Amino acid sequence: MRASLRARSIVWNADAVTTPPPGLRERKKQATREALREAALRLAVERGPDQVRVEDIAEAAGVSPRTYNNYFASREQAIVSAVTADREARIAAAVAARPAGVRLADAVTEAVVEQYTDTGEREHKALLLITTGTALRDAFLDATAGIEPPLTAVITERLDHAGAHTARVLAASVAAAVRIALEGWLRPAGHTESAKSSGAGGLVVPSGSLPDRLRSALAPLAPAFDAAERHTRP
Amino acid sequence: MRASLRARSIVWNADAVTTPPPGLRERKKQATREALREAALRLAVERGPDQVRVEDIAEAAGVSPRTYNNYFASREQAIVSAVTADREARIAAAVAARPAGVRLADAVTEAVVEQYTDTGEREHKALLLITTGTALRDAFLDATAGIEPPLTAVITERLDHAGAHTARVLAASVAAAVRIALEGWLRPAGHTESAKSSGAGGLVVPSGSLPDRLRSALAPLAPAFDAAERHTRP
DNA sequence: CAGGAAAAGTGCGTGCGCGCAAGTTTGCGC
DNA sequence: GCGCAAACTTGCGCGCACGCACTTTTCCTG
Repeated sequence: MRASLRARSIVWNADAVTTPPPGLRERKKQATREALREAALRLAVERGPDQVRVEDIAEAAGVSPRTYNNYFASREQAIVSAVTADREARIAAAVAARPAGVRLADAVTEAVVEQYTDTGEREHKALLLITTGTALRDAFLDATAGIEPPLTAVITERLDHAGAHTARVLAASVAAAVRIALEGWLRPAGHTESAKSSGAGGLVVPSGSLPDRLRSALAPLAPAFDAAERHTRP
Repeated sequence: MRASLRARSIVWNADAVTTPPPGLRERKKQATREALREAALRLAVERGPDQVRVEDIAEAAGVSPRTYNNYFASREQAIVSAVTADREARIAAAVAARPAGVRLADAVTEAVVEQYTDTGEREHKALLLITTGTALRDAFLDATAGIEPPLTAVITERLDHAGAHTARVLAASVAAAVRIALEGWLRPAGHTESAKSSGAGGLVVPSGSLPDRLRSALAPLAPAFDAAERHTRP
């Protein structure tokens, strides 16, 4: 089983004017976090992912091993966070960027697809690394849960702060759908295990592209979004 | 060796669909699992939850510590599973039990509420234990993800095996919604941390009953269910 | 600007998750 | 029955997550 652990990262208010006081303290903290991220990813790429101990990461980042896991609960989380770090905020920002006239469902879908399709040079290399191992893959999938809080924020805003808990549920559903899409995407081969009691026809799409998978995973949720925004704006 | 067990003497065949052959091997496995579950819960109730080591649980169940975590990945998981063990299957069964005519959304909602409301004598006592600690609470919340596979199965069936992946997304969304409901339910006090960027009025319902929370968390998903079954049966 | 409180970093010890390589049991075909 | 292959268990060992107590840094306030 996968143990999901809640790592709380500070999400800055994206639409606010500017960060009032940067705070020297917070600066160093983020610097350390970034140093750990980069060190973890770099070492994982250089040697195998399994040939990296926390001690190595901590040393490369210039902190003690104990400090390391004040930031990350697991080795995998550190490596993965290097590639999923800001996706959360970027998705939320992308949703907020859409004009207020468009369907919420479309805004969210496009924002998600956009952020997962835009593979930066380094990200693509990292994804190759992640795909190789089970541990890293699970960590990567668990990381998708991180989009829930910022998504909740923007959706709540679009819904005029009316159905606050509705926004929460919708955001969580989106996170779940994205997770499913990614799950299916990075296991084209093997794994007949998932048959379970799904019944007869395993008629699943062989292996669509990631954007296609994301869209078709989010599509079933569209009616829920429509109903939600219809409810707030009759 | 030659046990006098005829395959037909099994009384507690709970599975709705297929029960191929019970298999003596699988029997002992489930027996061990159950022994570990019960031992974990009992010890956790007797002493504090933090005063129980895996070694104790394993000893109480009559296996080695190493065997213990061939079954459970964490101490908390073992304890929690004693109370969430069959809920998954029970929810799926409850959905399947509803007449085929009713709205899928209603069937699912009622099934979920029913299974979480029906507090067995022992369950209620266990929940008190779980509420006390953060670790157990998280494990309990994580366990809600377990309802996804069986829910996927029944929903797929109701949808005439058409939108297989739609069923998957809906099931995952339900799991997420249930999780949210439980989350809010077991933290009526404290935790001002969740303020985040939710904006102005924190106008949330003070602390509704669990059934109410479940219903209102599942409500936003109803349109998605309606659309799904409308799509398969025009 | 001084002093003290809050927060971040660090050393240390304990229990745990899990891979590995035996040993033991279960199941099945001859 | 016989024996083989697969599945399950177990001892061993390594690294890691994390609580606790303590030092160092940062921030606030009189």
